[in-house]
Amino acid sequence: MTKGKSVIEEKKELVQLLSGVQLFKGLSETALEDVAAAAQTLDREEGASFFVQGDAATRLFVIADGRVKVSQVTAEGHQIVVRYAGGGEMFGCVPLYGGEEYPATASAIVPSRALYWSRSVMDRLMERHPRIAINALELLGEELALVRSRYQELATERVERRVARALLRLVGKAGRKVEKGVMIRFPLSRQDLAELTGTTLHTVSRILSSWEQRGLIESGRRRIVILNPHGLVSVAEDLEFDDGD
Amino acid sequence: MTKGKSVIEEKKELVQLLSGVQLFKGLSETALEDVAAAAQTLDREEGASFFVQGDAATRLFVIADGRVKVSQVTAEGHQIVVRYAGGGEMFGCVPLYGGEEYPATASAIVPSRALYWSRSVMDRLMERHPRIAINALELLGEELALVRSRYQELATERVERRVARALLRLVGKAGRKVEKGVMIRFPLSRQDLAELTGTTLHTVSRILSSWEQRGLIESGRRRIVILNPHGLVSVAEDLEFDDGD
DNA sequence: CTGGTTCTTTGCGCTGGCGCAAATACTGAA
DNA sequence: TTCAGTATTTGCGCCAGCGCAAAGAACCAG
Repeated sequence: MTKGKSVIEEKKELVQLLSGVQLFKGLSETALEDVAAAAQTLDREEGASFFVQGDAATRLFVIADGRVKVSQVTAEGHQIVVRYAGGGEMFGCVPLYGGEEYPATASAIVPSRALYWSRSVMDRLMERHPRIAINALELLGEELALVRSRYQELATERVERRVARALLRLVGKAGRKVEKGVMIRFPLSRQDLAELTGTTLHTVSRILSSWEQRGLIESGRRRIVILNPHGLVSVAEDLEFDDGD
Repeated sequence: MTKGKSVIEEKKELVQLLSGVQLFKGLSETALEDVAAAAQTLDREEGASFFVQGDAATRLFVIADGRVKVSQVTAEGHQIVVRYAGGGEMFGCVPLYGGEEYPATASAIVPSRALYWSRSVMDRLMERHPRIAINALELLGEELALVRSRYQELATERVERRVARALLRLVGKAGRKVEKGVMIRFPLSRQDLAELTGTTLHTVSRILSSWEQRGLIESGRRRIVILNPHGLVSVAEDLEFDDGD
């Protein structure tokens, strides 16, 4: 791939990419080159996984391109989606702290490419560039705050609001403006949304149908377009229904 | 307090205490002394708080004595308990990563004493002893895993199992053996348990009553004794009910 | 175009657990 | 001991959302 480009050009591009990654923010050019030199890449087709729950946690990944779903299955076989991650985000961060195994499965939901560093390499990099460790701490902190707020939602809020919030979050991270509204840029089934919000696909389907009737969204097979974000926010915030504009 | 002891003896004791704290594990004697020298203490009566949700996040705490409840309230006023922490555990760890405000309230549920370090002091300590940063990363990772598993429970399991698990976790962290079984070493109301497991005090009360009838526990006002831990595990694991021994 | 696969929709019945409300039971202070 | 305040228990009605089931609809491969 990137046929015709010199190795040097490729490295430049990689550094460019890494400079936009949270985990490496604030690093000097040379530090980034150091990180880039140690990076390896892995491509996955839609549906294929970068690692599965229970694998030895040996690598830390950063998404170069595409989108990844991180999910867990319980002992009883229930599945839940931990998060969706897109370009520049890291996943499989277990090696950053002591974990032995990945507690979740990471799979590509569109053809994706990820950069990765083995645990030992990452340890060495963090040692050489402590800033990475500090960034990692910060990212983990943010993640913790996010999970806590999702927990709080799950504990105290009705399904409809949870779905609305999840959708709004996804729009924020992966929304693309189209003529009629904003669409989620990756295939997302009712089942996915249910696993993300702790409910069933039936309930999600009913909710989306009702929103569609109210003109809030338009949806098809694994495809959702938000027509009236304002209205969806009303649902998420539990204001009385109001067409907005 | 510790009247009659010399300053040196007090420092010794403090170092002793800190050596058992996860955040400072693996530090040399001199490093611990460094940490101890920078520590300050704060005492709180039952019910009083170390900080409240929304306060500027300026301090990192470690419990020297007593027990602390960390809880959040939602915009709608629902309360949830994030965790209970006991001796040697840290709380208010927001300053470790970039957070501006505490996202939760930490209050003493029994008379408690905490050590604390201001954010700037902690930054300096981490700089001088990088091991602290690594430990912090590890602890945050564990916390993240714990919250995720609680999230998973909430998303996929029935109330009774969640309550059973919460109780077993508390026993592990704060169980004291008494003649009839194991008791939770701090006052815990039905309401508390409900907020910890994402349900209502009514439901918790009904569940505890049924367990009491089955001889699994014995409980009173803010007091719970597990008579048959094995049986409680069966409930948590959803095995068919079985008296065990 | 066809047949198979995967997603989605919808009806229907049921129930776990919430919410309200009222009756007790504890506990600590005076 | 009594009283006030706080915790707990329990009955009752209700409904959000689950689970099942079956019928569409969209997509893909050949």
